[in-house]
Amino acid sequence: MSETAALRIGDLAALTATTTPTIRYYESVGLLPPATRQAGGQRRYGPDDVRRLTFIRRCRDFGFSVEQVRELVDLVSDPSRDCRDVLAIAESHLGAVRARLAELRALERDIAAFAERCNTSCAGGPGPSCVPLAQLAIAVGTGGTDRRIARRV
Amino acid sequence: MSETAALRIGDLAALTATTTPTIRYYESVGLLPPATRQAGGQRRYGPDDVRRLTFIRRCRDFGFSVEQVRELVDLVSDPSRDCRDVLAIAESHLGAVRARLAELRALERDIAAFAERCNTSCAGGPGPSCVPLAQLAIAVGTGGTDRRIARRV
DNA sequence: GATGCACCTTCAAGTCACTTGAAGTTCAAT
DNA sequence: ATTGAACTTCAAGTGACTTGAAGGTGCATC
Repeated sequence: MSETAALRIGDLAALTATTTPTIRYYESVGLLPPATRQAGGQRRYGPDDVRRLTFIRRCRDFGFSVEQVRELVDLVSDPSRDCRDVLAIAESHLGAVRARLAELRALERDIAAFAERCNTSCAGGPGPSCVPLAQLAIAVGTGGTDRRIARRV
Repeated sequence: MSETAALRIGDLAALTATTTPTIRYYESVGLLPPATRQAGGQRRYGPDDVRRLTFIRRCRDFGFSVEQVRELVDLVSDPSRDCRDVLAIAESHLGAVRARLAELRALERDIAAFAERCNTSCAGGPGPSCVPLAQLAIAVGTGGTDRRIARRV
């Protein structure tokens, strides 16, 4: 698409701080268009590709899922669509980030308290006599109203 | 193991805010011991199982990986092991949580700024004319020193 | 005692966003 | 011409489950 299509996949990866498997993966799931190929079949890239992948990576850095990024990419290249859609996606995302932030802060508080108790009440005893650890298993009762699993901390 | 082994898997799931597939999954990966079975082959559980699963879930809530939880479970049931190991795991984990927290705060800041720009500079235009969106693709240059992908916000 | 139905069983495959590995091909430089 | 890095494809692995198919069990009611 561009006049200079001189970059190898490794160059593109270096320029955009991705890896070559990731680039191929993005192409395979349609986030990147099929690359132009050289005679021997190797992918070659130009400035347009750098821009597009940079955009994608930045969106991923923003925490958008690949699916959301696909939507954003479609949005930004379709003249008939409204920019307010972008704002809507961003704002819904901001809400998710803030919710996650609150969870993570609670997690930090809890685990710091745990470590503190662990430090003061049972430094050095055998495992089963660890009081804070044993306490983790108490106080079931409620039936678990506030599910909050912190995945991939 | 316990005198009363009257709970069905669904009851255990409700008591510990898990799901039945998750319980079977935990059993399959060795986090839970093989359940005692009734005549027809259905799993039956007692208070010990409630305690153990509660412990496991709480650890997961704390953000420990299943592998770490396995270590913790081993730790808490092995009299010969030292409680300080628990503390070490917890503290290394606390570090990870705090690092993640910093990332997430940066993400919140960035995305809020993005939404704000989006709001002020291009409310309502077509997608490709969205200036903030276009700006995401600029300023590559550096080669990406600070990789930070926010997975699963 | 039959019926209904919620709940259970196993196993396989799907999810997400890649990463890792194997086995072979191509490019650029010497 | 030869080396060796970088490329190619495809398949499988990761974590922590979730979802689906196809069928069996437990218990209360009629």
